[in-house]
Amino acid sequence: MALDYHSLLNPSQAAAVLQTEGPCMIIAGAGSGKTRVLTYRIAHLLEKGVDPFNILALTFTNKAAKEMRARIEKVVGPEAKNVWMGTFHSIFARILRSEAEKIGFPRHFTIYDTQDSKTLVSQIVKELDLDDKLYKPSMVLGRISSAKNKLISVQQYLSDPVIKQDDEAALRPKIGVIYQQYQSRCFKAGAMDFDDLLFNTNVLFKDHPEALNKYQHIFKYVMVDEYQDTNYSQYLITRKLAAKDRNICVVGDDAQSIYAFRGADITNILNFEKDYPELEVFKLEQNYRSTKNIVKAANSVIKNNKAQLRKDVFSENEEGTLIEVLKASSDNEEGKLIANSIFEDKMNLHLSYDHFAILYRTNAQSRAMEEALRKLNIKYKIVGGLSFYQRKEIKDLVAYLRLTVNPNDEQALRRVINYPKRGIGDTTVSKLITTAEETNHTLWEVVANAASFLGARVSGAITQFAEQIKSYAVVAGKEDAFEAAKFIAKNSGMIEELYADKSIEGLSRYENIQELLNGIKAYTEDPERDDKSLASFLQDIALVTDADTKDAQQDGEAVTLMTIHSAKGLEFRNVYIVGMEENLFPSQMMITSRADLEEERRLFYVAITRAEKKLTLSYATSRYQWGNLRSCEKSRFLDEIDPQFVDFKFSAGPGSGESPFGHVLERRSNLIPPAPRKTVATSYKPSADFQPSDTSNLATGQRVEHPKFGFGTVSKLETQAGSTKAIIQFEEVGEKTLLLSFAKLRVLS
DNA sequence: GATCTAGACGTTTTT
DNA sequence: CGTCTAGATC
Repeated sequence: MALDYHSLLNPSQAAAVLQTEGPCMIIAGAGSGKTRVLTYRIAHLLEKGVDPFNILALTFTNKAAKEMRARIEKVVGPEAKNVWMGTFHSIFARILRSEAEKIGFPRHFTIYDTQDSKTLVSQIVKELDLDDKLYKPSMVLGRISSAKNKLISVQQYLSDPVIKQDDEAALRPKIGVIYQQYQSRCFKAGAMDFDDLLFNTNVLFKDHPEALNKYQHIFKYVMVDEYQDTNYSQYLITRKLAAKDRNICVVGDDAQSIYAFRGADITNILNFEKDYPELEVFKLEQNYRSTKNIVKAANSVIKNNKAQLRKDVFSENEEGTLIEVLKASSDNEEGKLIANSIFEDKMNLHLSYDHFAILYRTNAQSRAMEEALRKLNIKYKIVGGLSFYQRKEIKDLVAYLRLTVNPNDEQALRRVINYPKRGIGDTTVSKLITTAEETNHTLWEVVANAASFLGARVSGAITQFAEQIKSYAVVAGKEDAFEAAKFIAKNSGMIEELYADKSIEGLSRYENIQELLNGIKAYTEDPERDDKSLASFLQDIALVTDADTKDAQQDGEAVTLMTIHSAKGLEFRNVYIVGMEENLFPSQMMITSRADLEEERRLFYVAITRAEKKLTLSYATSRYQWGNLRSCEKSRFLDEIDPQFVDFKFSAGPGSGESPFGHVLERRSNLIPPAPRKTVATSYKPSADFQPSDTSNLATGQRVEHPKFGFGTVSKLETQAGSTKAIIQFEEVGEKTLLLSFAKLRVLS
């Protein structure tokens, strides 16, 4: 059965799908069906007889990969399972796993998460006797990370005069030394951080041409989603992989590039055109997701960015309602307004809570929203934030598991060497570390042979600990992940320790351990999984984020709460963007440079274009920050939306909520164009506080006020071709027929 | 070596 | 406001 792409897709989509050979770039506007195109493109390749094992599709999140795989499976069947699909990190972690020995790593290398990396940095800072006020882990790590993303090795870092100068100017001349120490410690521990996964893939491909050749041969067709968010390291990997067959297809939207802070580089798109002059470019400009209003409003915002590719996104959908703007007096009131609005819309329009999403700039903003939603008994789910795997008890057990698989894992070892308590205190651990450094052994080697390094008094406990871990490795070698984890949880004493704690938090910790074990059980019971080992499980969870796991446990309909970053690629019927305030959105740290502000604006663009039918923006005039109240100003972004698409509404202000004078707030003169001069003479003068109302529910008989015609009564409403006309009898100028979508009317009754 | 408490510090965003 | 760390005390 051949698929008829021309009936399934619009002409530009179909063209992009059918162009399978050679390099191609798809510039896809928001909501233009790019996932659809990628899906059918892969389906088409399979249909043409390409082996699924020869297709590599790189996505930005595990979730996107999972979704795409499911969609392809629907079209082409189970063959889809064999397509290489995943994030850069997960795909290349898998490849590094099988090639690890070539670059000197153990096959079961550990993947350090951000927390591990930070801890390691602060340990190094301490050991080097540097000022920890000056060398803050997050700052140092950021510097190291951006170096790695640009493929700057330790040696290059140390010898580059410009970098040296930069660091010295910033009064942090030792960053290079920390970087060096950090890498050597990771290497000794058999560990890689997120950036290393990509960096080392590049090393592998550079130093082992036969390995590169092998993967060039496997990946005959390479596809990259969200190309605007790739960094140099990722760019180079894809370039190398595609060098042989040149069948590379990238999909992206420069207007949605929001990860520059992580090293993403828009110039990758420009580089792409240079690398492949024979390139075919397709533009997808029709938005199928949102109403005309929303698309036009989004365009009016992004227009303010200087750096962008020419693109004209349009919608053929209905006009839709105006964007609502709500003003609240505090973050808590903002929550109330949003919760009420959701409740009303759900009831009036018979919607499901699944249709709603609340988006914010920072995770900390979720709290006020949660409280308000709870008060109205509205179910919600939070994506992101503190992940399950970041909880202390989970990290503890995972550390045992990691240590079992890779005993050199220094961070895991330090985490559990004295948990539960076994009398190995800080001083002993410090002694172990210095011994390891001095004798040039790994920490584990010293621990495993404690008797030959330390006195009998402390070495007893340490040796016992080492024996314990060794026995776990034996179990893990024989049993599957679940049996091994269960054994370790019990034998380590963790279960006992947590069970003994009868406090509420203690109980929840105990339950979390149970949940983790259940998760491992589900993992091993998956019939499609062939590697059920502990090592394989650990590899999986290292790169799984909360956004991916939360999705699985969908129990009942709920409002979604998340950061705008995690909302990328998703869509909802009704979207609320909260916290539209200066210094929050745009963020305080992004308003100093033009490039940063433009990224922030793209982020706003992404947020707006998540909405299908209705978009609501809100801001508060005061907000709690670190426990005390701060006053806030509304965001400059609100003024950037073309006012013809916006409807400003106001809350009653700090009082209780229904003072009729609450509307007496500043008039936004820049938003309401001055009435044209040429008009009918009236004695009517619009009041200074005139604000147009939402007229979507206007009924006949209602009294209204018009800024030009004065007061009047609605005598008739006519709806045709999607637009509503109102015939209004004005007191001074008589009957007028007005189009509701343009008329600025205030409903009085 | 273990436990408690005061104080510092932090909020961008994520693989 | 909440979390994490350092230092004091037992």
